[in-house]
Amino acid sequence: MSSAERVRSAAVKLFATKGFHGTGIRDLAQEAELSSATLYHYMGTKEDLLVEIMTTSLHRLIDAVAKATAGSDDPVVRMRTLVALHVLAHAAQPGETRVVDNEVDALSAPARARVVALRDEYEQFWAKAIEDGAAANVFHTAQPAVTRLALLEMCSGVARWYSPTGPLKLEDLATHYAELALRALGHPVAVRAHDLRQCLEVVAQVWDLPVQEGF
Amino acid sequence: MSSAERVRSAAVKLFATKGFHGTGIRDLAQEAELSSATLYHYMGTKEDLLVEIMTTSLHRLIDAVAKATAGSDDPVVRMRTLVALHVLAHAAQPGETRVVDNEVDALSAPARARVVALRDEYEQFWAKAIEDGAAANVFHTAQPAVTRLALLEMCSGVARWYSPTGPLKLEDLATHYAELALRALGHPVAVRAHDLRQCLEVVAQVWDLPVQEGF
Amino acid sequence: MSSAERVRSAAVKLFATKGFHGTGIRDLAQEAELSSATLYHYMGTKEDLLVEIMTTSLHRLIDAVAKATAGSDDPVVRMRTLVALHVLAHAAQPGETRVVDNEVDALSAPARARVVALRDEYEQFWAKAIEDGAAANVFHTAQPAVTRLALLEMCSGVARWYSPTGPLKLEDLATHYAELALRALGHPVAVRAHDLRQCLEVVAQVWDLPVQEGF
Amino acid sequence: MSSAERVRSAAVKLFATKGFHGTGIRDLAQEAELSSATLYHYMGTKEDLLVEIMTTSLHRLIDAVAKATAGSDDPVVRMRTLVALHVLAHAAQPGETRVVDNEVDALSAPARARVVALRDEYEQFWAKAIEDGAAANVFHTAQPAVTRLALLEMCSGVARWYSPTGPLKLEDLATHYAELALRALGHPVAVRAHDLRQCLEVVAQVWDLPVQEGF
DNA sequence: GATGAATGAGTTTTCATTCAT
DNA sequence: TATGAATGAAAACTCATTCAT
Repeated sequence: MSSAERVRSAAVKLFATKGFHGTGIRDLAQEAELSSATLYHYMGTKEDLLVEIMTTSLHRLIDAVAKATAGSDDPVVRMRTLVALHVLAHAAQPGETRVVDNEVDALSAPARARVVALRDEYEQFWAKAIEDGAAANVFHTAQPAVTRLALLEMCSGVARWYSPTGPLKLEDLATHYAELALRALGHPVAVRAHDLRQCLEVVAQVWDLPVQEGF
Repeated sequence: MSSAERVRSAAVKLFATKGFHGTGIRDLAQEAELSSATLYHYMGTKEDLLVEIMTTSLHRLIDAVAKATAGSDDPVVRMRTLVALHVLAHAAQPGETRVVDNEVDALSAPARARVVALRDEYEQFWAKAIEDGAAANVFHTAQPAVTRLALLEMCSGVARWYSPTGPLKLEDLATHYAELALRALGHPVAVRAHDLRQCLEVVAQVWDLPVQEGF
Repeated sequence: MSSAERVRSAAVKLFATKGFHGTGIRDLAQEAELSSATLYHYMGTKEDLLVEIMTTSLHRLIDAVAKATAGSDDPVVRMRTLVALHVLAHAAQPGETRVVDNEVDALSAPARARVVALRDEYEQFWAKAIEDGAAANVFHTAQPAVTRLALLEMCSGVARWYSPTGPLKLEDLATHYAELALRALGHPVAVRAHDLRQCLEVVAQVWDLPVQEGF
Repeated sequence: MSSAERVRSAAVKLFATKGFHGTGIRDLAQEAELSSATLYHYMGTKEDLLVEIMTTSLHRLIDAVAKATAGSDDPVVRMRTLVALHVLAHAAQPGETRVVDNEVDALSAPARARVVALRDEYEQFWAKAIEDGAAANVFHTAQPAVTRLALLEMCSGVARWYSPTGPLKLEDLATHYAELALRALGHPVAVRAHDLRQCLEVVAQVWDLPVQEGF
């Protein structure tokens, strides 16, 4: 792993576990096994590093859902895909996703605006799927916006506790959450692991992970 | 409001919005309209303040669910109650609850152990209700533990966005989430605001809020 | 013990063991079992308290040696008496004497000048006795001033380690030191406890201690 | 002089004159002509600095007496050497030695234990010499332990007042104290400067001082 | 690329002291 | 006599960052 990569992954790890404000430059240097002065060869300011992590993570999420939902008109299929991708991303990349989800407040106003715009762009995929499903009478929810937020939070939580070394396989995790979401949307159908195969592939591709069950 | 109260509410507000590490003693002093030295009349260390906020908040949650579920054997009713109380608490006290949910990592090891123990005690009410419902065949979930975590995260998210001045009334919010949760548990029944009246009362009592629709 | 006395004895104890700068107002308050605000009823500033302790201690020493050596022309007797008194005072009042010996540097310039003047006044008794003994050819020392300092330091050290509950009785301690001093001055004569009886009485009187072997 | 050396010598000077608690970080920075932040490049905490000063000083004393007394069986010669070395060290390095002698109470418990152990190791040389002399009937003292403490204090006092620019030469100082000590031990023999030549050399070597009369 | 040295501004916390009650 | 409340100044120490090498 190059020094640049070490810096980035140290930042992801520490920002995720200790928070942006809880992580010092010296912590980063120690984790990356570099001097703190050397850090500045690979990053701008500490905030630049945070922004970079957040934007690449969000861009990847957006890429992934764009790819995986392209060409699908069925809101149920799209919803299933969105949930699966979100959960897989949070389970496979808990560091980056926790940073995105928890450290928005640490950003300065202009950087925050850019990040929030990306997050909104991403959430639009969810909003659209829910709306379409409601219009098609396959989803039943009195408060589509509230439901969207509820489901997003539900899925994001995975990054807080999922362990790839635990008994639960990634595909079963994704399957389970997809089912929870569809049930909550009033469309209680069984989801099979097979339905989510494409999602695993997209995640592997976008995040450059080895294609295997547990990444 | 006394100085001691001002310190506490300043801490809740700032820890919730800027995070523990993102909040300086000077920020607290300014928000509480006291000198930073005076702050130390009313608190021990900054961490003591955080611990106090977390433990009282968790004790209240535990009190509330203990009160509201006492004497109810029906897992569906208990689950409905747990969800409603959780959502109401997070909507009515977004500051305290966000601090509890997000700042556990900021605690030193011994304090964290105590807080986590309280949180586990609280989550046991959820675990029990889900187990009982599954045993009684009214809930259907292949992964009860995962489902519990998913639902808890879903409900906690409310503290991030709910606004009491928005169009959504507290009782409708609680109703909606209760329905989402019961659906996700495979028990899709309608929930009426009337069913949750007691929850509103318990919340008002435990958090010492004015008894009215929007607190 | 009155509050005023508690303040003073707390200060003596803490200044002696932790030093003036190492002792905080709150430490004093705790030791005296008073609030820190109440302390200020009984003292001026912290430095005033230190000055008071030092000056009363030095005045007592001066009183004691003036009393005990009055009317004695024999330099050997006077020296024996000075050593015994110094050692007894340091053994019986280790707190006050350690403060006098160690905290002079903590005083502001004007206060230091006053304290040093008192100390010099006291040391004059020693200087005079040594000079007289040298003139009378009973003491033999090439460097009277150096010898005076050496003997003073030797005797002051008692306050650092003597314990009244240990095996060594006060009168034996004084006897031993008197002999060491006379030997060092080239006048090696035996000193008997009986010779120092008056010293014990003077010390008991000046420091208001119960007249008994161990005070 | 390097920055690191400037920090150390500033600390020795200020800890010796104002005490550990009486010396602030800003005082050290000013004396060392560095910013207070830069200080922390060269030291750990303020206490680490104190510990380092004390331990190196004690190690040097131990080295010096080990070297100078090696191969000497005569208790009188050893005692003479111990006194001379102690006095020379305190006269030539009054800063370090005063810190060792006066600031032990400023240490935290674990650091204090280590320092006291070193001091005890050093004092064993004195204890042994006195015991051996008493056994050989060349020293006469009823209380060997008390005598040891008395002589140590007597010699340490030199650091409080000796000035290398004054009229008293180092070798005369050492000679005088050696004589005082031997007299106090009941072995009143003349000591000649020539007897202590080796001591001056050892001190010059161990403390890395220029070999000349006044260092 | 990499780093030791350096620092101004910042951190949390404690200081001695005052004062209204 | 006694104290809780209050504070400006200072304490020790860390911060993110720069720069000469």
